[in-house]
Order: sequence, then C-alpha cells, then structure tokens
Amino acid sequence: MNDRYNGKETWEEWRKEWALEDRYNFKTIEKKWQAIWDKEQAYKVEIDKNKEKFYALVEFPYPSGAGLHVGHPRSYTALDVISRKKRMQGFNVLYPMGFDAFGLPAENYAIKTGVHPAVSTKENIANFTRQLKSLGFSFDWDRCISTCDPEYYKWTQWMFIKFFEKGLAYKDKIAINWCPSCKVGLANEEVVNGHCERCGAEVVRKNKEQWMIAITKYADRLIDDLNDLDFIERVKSQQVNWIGRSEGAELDFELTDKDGNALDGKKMTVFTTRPDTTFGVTYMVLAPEHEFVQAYMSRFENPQEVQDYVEATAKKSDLQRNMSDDKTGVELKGVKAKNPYTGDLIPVFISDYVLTGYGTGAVMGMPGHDQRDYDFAKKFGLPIISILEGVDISEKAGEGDAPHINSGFLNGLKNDEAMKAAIAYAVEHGFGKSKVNFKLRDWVFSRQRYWGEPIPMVYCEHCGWQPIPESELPLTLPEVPDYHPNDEGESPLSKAGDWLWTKCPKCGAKARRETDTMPNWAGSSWYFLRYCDPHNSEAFASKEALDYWMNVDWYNGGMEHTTLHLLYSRFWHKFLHDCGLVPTKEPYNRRTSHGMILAENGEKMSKSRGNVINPDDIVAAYGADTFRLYEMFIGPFEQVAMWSDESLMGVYRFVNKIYGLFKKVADIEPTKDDLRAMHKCILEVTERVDQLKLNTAVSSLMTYVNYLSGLEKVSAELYLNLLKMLSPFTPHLAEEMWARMGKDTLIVAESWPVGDKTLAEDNVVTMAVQICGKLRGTIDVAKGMPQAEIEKLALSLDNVKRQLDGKEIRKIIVVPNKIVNIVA
RNA sequence: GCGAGCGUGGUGAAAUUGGUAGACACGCCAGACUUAGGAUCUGGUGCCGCAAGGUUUGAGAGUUCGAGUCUCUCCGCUCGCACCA
Repeated sequence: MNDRYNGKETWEEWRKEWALEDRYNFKTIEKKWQAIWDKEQAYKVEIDKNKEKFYALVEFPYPSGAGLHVGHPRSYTALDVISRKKRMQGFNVLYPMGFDAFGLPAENYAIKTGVHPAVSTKENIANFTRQLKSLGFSFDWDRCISTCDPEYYKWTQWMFIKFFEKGLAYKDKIAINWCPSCKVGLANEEVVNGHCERCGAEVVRKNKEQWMIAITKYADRLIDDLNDLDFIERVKSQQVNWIGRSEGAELDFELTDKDGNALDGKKMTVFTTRPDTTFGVTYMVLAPEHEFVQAYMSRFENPQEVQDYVEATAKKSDLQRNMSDDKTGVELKGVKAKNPYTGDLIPVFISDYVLTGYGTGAVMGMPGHDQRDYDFAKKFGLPIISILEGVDISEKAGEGDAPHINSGFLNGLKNDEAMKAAIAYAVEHGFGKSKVNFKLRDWVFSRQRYWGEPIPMVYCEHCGWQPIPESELPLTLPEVPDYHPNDEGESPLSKAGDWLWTKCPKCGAKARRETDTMPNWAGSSWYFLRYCDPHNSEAFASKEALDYWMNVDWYNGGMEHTTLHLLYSRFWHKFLHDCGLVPTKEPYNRRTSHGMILAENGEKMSKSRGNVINPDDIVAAYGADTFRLYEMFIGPFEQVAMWSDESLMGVYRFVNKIYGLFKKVADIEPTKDDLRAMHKCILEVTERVDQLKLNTAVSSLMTYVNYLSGLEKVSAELYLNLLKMLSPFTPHLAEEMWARMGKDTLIVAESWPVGDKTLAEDNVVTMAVQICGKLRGTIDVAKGMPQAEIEKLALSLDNVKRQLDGKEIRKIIVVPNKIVNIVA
C-alpha cells in the first residue's frame, strides 16, 4: 500500500481510478500531501556543513482568538516560495514558525471570562497551527516555539539578568505614559496620538518606578550599522527617523538677576543644532517642568503666574500640547541669561513648546531662523534679528546657507564654517562643547500586567535590587486569584501570596519579588536565535547552531513593526553580541515588508466592519494552492493590495488548467519552439522569485501554460519542468501531478530547473522601425543580420517610404535586435 | 513642517532599467457548446476614427536619434514622524 498512490499498491492500479476523474479535487489532494510531507518529514532540517544554509524568517504571529487573517499568508507564502525554491536549488533551508504568545488580548479575555490566559492561548495556538498546516507551508514544525513556554522565557529572563549585570537595565522613577483604563504604563511607541494603542483611552502622565533598558547607549550603532544591511529604503529611513540623531552643541548661559549680577553662579545649558546663530539669540525658554523653575521660584517676581502656568501644562496631555498652534508661556521675571558670545542679557521664559525629555529641557530662542522661536517672539514682542545675509525674515523665519552678519567673529562665514568656528570658540572659552542628541529614549520595560514574562528580580531592604540565581530560572508565572491590577496600579502578580516573598539571593533576608512583567516586545526580540536550536536546555542556543544558521538571510514582516520590533531586536542582538553570545553584530541581512491586504472596497478588514475574509473559507472553497497563488498574484508584494473574489476566480481557473493539461501529456520530443518557451519561463521565474517580483513570476507561468495549452500534445519533459516551477507556489498540486507522471519521489526534494539563455532566444527577432522616434512599422530579422541589410529592409517598408517622402535621411540608428530609428 | 514613496486602460497591474507602452489577469463585447451553472472553449477589447491613420503613461518644460523610465517646476495621493530646538 502506498500513500501517494491513494492506497493502491502500484501506480498502474491508481491510474485506473483517476482516469475517471476530470476535475481537480483539491480537498483530497491537499490533505493527502500534507499527510505525506508530515510522515516523511519533508521539511525537517538539521545542521549540514556540506550544504550552504539559507535562513528565511517571517514574523511569528500573536495567536489571537480570531485566527489567521488573510494578511498573514501573504508574508508566509512569499517566503515559503523562496524557501522551497532555495531548497530545490540545493540550499539547507531553515524556515521556522512559532508564536508570540504573551499579550494583552488573552489577558483581557481572562479578566472577562476567568479563563486562564495559558488555556486560551494554547487553544488559539492549536487553531493557528491547524490553519497554517492547511496552507501547506514548508515550516520545520519540530522547531516551533512559543514565547509563553517556560522553557522559552527562561532565556528571556536570563538575558534580562545579563542586561542588569551589564548596567543596561535599571530602575528609575520617571513620568510614564499611563493608561487610566488599562491601568498600565505604556511605552511611547504604544501611544498613538495621545491615546492608548490598545483601548483608545486618553493617556495621562504619571510618575512610576519602572525598569528601563538603556537602548540609547546603542543609538549611534543602530543608525550606523544600517549602512551594511539590505533593508528596503523606507524601513531604513524609518529606523533613522525614529532614533532621530541630531548633531549640534551644548552651550552654557550664565544666569543673573535683572541687573546682571550672577545668580549663585548658576548656569543654564541649552542644546542647539545651530550654535552659529547664537548672535541672533534674543531670549531663552525652559520647559515648564525644568528643575530650575521650582528651585528658584522664590527669586522670581511673578511666582504665582509661573506656578499657574506650570500646573496648567501638567494637566495637558502630549496631544493637547502638540495641537496648540498658538505659543504660550510666561517670563521668569527677575531672571536674565547672559549670551556667552555677546554678553547681552536676555529674558528667560517657560513655555510648553519646550519639552523636558529632549536635550537639556532648555533652548535658546533665535527667532530669526527658527519658525517656532519666530512665532513665540512675535507673540511676546521680542526682537527678531537676522544673522544671515540676504535672508528675508519679515514674514517668517529665514533659512538658507548664507554668509553670517551681525555675528561678530562669525561674520562672512557660511553655515558649516560658522558652526565649526562657533563651537571651537565655545570650547576655547569653556562654555560649550559639541553634542549629539537623540529622540530615542530608553526602553520602558515594565508592565503592570499578568500575561508576560516575570522580571526575575527581587528587592532587598539591605542589598537593593538583586537578580535571582540562574538555577532558579525559569521564574514561572504564579497563579493569581484574578487578573486585575490592584488599585495602586500594581500588576496582578502582587496578589500572588507565597510567590511574592522570597529570600535575598545576596544576604538571605526576606525580599519581595518584582511584580511587573516584561513588555510583549521582549520575547520577540530574540526568537530568531532560539529557532536555531529550539530544544537546547543548556543555553538559548548552542554556539555551533548559531555559527551555522545566523544571520537570518531574509526577514519579512509588516511595516507596522519596522520601527519598534525591528529596532528592539537589533538592539537586543547587538547587546548579546557585545556579551560574546552571538557571532554577528546584526541579526538580519535582508528585510522586506509586505503590503497590507485590504477589503474589496479599499477599507481595512476589521471585525467591526464585518468585511474580514477568513482563510479557512477560501481554502474550503478553492483550495490552499489557489489561495497561495492568488496572494502572490494579487499585486506587487510590497504594496497594499485589495482583495478581489473575481481575481481569485481567475487564479482558480489557471490552477484547473494546469490539472487539465495533464491529459495532453505525451511521450514526445519537445520542438525548438517548445524548448524556447520553457527556458524563457525558467529564466523569468528564477529571476523574479529572487527579486520578490512574485506577481510577475506568476504571470510568466501563466504565459507558459497558455503556450502549452495551445499545443496538440505536451511533451512530458515540459510538463515535468512546469510542475517543478509550480511547486513553490502550488505545492500540493505539483506533488500530485508529479506522482501521476509516475514519479515516486517528492517534488519538493527535486532540483530546480536551470534555464539556458541560448535556447531561450529566438533566432528571428521583430525589430521596431521608427522615424524620429515614432513607430512606423516592424520588420522580422534573422539574428546577426548585418546592419546594412537591416537598414535596407527597414527602408523598404511602404509606410516608411510614405513617411520619408521628400525628406532627407540624416542618420540611421540601429540597436541590434531592438530598434531601427531613421532620423530625417 | 520633516522624511520616504507613488501617479500608466473600465479594474489589479507589466515594461529586460533609456529602445515596439499596456505583458498577465479581472471585467466587458461577440460567438461556440450547452440549455439556466459563479461551467468550459474561441475571438475582440487604451482612446479618437468606417478606414488609412492619428493619439496616449497626473500637468508643463528640458536632456536625447529615442523618455513611463533621467533632470527641473507644478499639481495630486499614500505611509511614517511630528513644537526633537
């Protein structure tokens, strides 16, 4: 009995049976081959040093209760196509799948229903796995991981301790974004337009002790190392943008009373990207939260006014702060700042357009050449000076690279030189230095949540924060009576009785465990490493496995993850590299991003709109192969695409056509034309898959199938090669027809056909004949025809003669095999 | 405002990177076989025109023998960041 022969002993016996079918029965065919791949472990992969490795990675999904979305298979199929082709080309391909299984939805569901998140997550993972398997992806399921598995998060915790040991993880009381509805602190990245990304409630500021990770220490490298990577441009630019490096200088302004007497020797440092414009500075502004304001309140002449403004600002959310076009502020009366370049005394203000978290929280106002300062100066009647020659500042702040004026020793210098000279002067006189600032802040790593990795730290009265010993890892999630945060906003883990209290690993005194959990970015920051060696209990992955498999050769994922996940995981990887734990400084060689799939009317698919397409329904109605092929054909991979049932039908027809073509297959020699069509197709498909032009790779296949359909009989050689090329796209159908052709191997293990350029070329080419660049006719020309003959042929065309009538030919340009252009 | 990208038929889109614009597919039209099925097959299909022919890649200019492709100006759209000094 043989599975591939549908239970018959021999191919001949099976053949008698299928002769009765004339429709493509995808339901039985797809199930059949999925079972055979499973049984024969067709996609299991091990280290094989004799073969070149290829590591293809797709972002692992969060196993939501809604199941797979049609967007997931777009990414998974694309890299499945690439993986399958690479495998056929002799590469040792690692293409793994897993689950990013910690997260809010499971916890919210638990709060609502009381079902433990581990239980619902497990069910969801089972459902996802079923769906993924129904699509025939060539994942090595033996390597499947889940971030909520203690065997996995043991290592996430272990790595956190490494961050702590290296001084990169620290606790700090900071104003965090606080969602009053979720009772949870949010990273800046989780705040969308001032609202909680999850629940939509307006985010407020709240001071809390949080674990932080010092990602800013890697800011420079996270930008600079992008240069060597093959990431698409918009991904790179978004990373650079997010990190937001700006180069400038810090300058100290001495503070005085209103008569110019030094104020306790106090200096105020500002950050500026334009130290060369300092001669145009007419005032200074501090963030309302600046520590100076409270410390020197009693020295101001208008403390009540100042305090009122500070309080009004505190009530504003970031959103309100951003939205106000109008500049507001209050002068700190009785205080002046001394411009270190000119010695001028300038007024000092507080205003909410200056942010406390960026730079020094203080800026010098140079209204002539900065629009925000210009607006502020207009509002408060402050002088506006131009220090750039010929730049108009009557309507708005002036820009441009021009010789400086009104600028003392900088006069006549242009921007760059003036900048250098200004900094050199500041350094020489000890009031400034060059400085690089970043928008990127350290990573807020605490969540007041249950369903995440426990942070493996304990607090001891005597010894402070201590990591738990490695032998106690994993620190598993305790059971809790309910999943609500407590009223102080502490995580549900604070309700975990016995678990909460332990001994200090250092002095043995009673100590309390950290009750916050890690953000869901934690587990996804290093999962690609675990895939290399997923069952290792001694290490997160062996050195041998990492040396062999890393880097990820090709990583595909959604644009929504190009700032956060990509940045975090690159940072995390770099840190491990610095610790000597991974061999490479960057994890991903190539990053691509698939476009979203929208509903037919161009709207986003969402439950509330009721326009969600369930992959299960498509697979049931048309089969996985049609579904896969359609998603590849839908449009350029990196662009958004609109779902269309009608286009899907077209692909379904095509798949049936391939099935139907089998009846024409005969044991005959291919003709020259046949071979030309075949080699052309091979060359095109091979190249287009490598370039991720999957939609046009599919059209090449369609063109070839159209050609074959027009033949009386199809040579077996042609059909077999067609099946090989189809197998990455429609693996089930390809296996089935391969078996029907009498093959007892798996097509997935066959070799990829090699195209021959010479055989793909026609020996007669059609050349365009143009007059002054306008098409006037075509000529069929044998390859290698001498230029003079081509010209003669072109000139003999009736339409050409007519067009040239009475005109003098000045020049004839012949581009071999392409075009003849007659200039008259 | 800053950064990235895009603009081609009724629709989704191709174009070997400067060389016959519209491949492939959807839709539509006509026909065939059938006789209600979201079946299959054949032919046609950018626009104007009966035709010869003309004309066409958001608008305009430029470079070139030749521009969808390169350069400049303008218009429009999408995404990301956004009072980041």
